[in-house]
Amino acid sequence: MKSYLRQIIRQSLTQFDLSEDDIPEIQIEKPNQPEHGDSASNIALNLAGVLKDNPRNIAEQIVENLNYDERKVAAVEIAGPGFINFRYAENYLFDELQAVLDQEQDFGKTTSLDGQRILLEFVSANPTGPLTVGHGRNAVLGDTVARLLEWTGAEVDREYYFNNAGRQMRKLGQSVRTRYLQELGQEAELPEDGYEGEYIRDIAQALVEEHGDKLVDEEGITVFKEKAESMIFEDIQATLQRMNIKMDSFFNEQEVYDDGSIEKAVEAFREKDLAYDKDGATWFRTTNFGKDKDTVLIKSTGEPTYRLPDIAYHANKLDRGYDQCIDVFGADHIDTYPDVLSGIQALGYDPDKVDVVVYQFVTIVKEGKPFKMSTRKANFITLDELMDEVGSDITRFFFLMRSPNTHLEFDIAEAQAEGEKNPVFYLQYAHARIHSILRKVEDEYSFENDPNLGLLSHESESKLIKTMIRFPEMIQSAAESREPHRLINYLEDLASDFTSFYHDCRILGEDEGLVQARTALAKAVAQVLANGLGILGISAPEQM
RNA sequence: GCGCCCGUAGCUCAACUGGAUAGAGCAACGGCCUUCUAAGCCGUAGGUUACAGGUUCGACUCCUGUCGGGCGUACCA
Repeated sequence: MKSYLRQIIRQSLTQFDLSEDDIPEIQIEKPNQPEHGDSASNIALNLAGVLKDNPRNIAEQIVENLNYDERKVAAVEIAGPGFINFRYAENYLFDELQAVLDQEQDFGKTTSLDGQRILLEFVSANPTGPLTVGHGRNAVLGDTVARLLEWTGAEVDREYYFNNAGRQMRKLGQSVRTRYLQELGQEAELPEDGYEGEYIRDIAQALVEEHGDKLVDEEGITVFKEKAESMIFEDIQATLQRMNIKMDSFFNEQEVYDDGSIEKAVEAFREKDLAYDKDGATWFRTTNFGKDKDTVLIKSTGEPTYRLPDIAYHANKLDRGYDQCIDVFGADHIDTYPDVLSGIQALGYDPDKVDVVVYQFVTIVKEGKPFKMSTRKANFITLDELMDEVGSDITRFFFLMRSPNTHLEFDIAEAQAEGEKNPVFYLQYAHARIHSILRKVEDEYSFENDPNLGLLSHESESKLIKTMIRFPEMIQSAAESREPHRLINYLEDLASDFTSFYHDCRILGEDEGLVQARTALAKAVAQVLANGLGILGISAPEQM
């Protein structure tokens, strides 16, 4: 509908003798007040400056020349300072309802990103320990944005980037070795800043089972590190799977060292005078890109900082032919992002092809108190523990229900509450309730002809249909803004409109024609709820 | 100090990216189950959108400043 209205307005605007550049974007919005119609455009207000005329006059001229299909639009009014308000025709609602019924599990899909290949990088936790709730927000956000983009036509690959070579991993290996020796009754102490988590002992135990005491004299840490890495990755993948997340690829940072792209990048920077040596280190002129300070690319020890492989990695992604690369990361990494953009730009890539989703931190609230966490110190709550407490559906929902850009308070008590306090159940309950009705209808009736949707004339019915058919637009906007919480807000509206309908209009026991029409409506709503919950990665039970 | 993000009902958060009278949930108060799931519905109350200016037809949204909170600000990742 939005695009239809845009199109007829654009048609009408040809009367004004405006150049393309003078025409502002034609915005179509859903007014807050129902008496302002079903859709409204502020185009006349936006044109007032360009045309040097008062907005109401402009609106009148636009409406005068507006050719619209009466099967779609019932009325056009000018209101307030110059808004153009549209009322939908009843037939339009019925046509759209029919479309929902026809398209079923595909209703809501759009083609705006058809043919686009997108690489979405997320989670990307190094294999030093189990995933924590912080990674959880990352994982769920990334996966859901991927699903949204898929619904708008894109082909999305999910990639996990990791580093198994750095200082952290050495500490991990040393920590495992210590625990291994302790398991065998030997004196050993954790290194400074070693990992204290219980899972380190599990890894050590596995090594004892596998090798007995044969590793006691092992001076190097490679065996310990490798065992740790493989066990931790197994664990991470199991956790992700529990949340309905499946990565398409894992990219080891080591690759960009091995294939020489790191050296190549540095050389390219040097050629463009964007890199120089100072104090034994190699620096990147980030000041050329508007930063206060230059940044070290290679330390005086000869080891690159993480920025350099990061840049090479992004170049690698674009080399693989993706139209767009999206990274999901926490607010604590925000500073490196501009450097990566500068880096790939310097290498001749289009920085517009790289986009980020930044999310703020998660605070777990347990028994009314915030819970502070650190992976190394092991006083964290793992994602698995969180799911043990509240399950995967609620975990996903809570991570998604707020805008990524605000701090998230995850109240375990609220999440555990059955029903009343818990918003997840509200959506699932509406879905289950519809299926309960559908089961009863199936038992009691058998319809021979198509439903007469024209019988749906109750106010609650129209409202419900109007909300329902906004679904594709919602997906579109949630995907474009990479903000899944919009979809959640929408689904709550839809569920709420359905329950109002449920209370106002009975289905069973009415005239057979009405039973059939309302059943069709209910079925369509269930379909949209199921589609929406599916995008969120949350189950839509038919019975509760 | 500097940079990024945030400040909206008692609490947790929305507000379609500048639109018309700022909305939900929880908490509080009142009402609704002999008919499709009361995990629900209806109603009442709750606001100077942190504060002060500015931009314009119009500001929670943009700009400047102040206050408060978070995260960065390493030759750590």
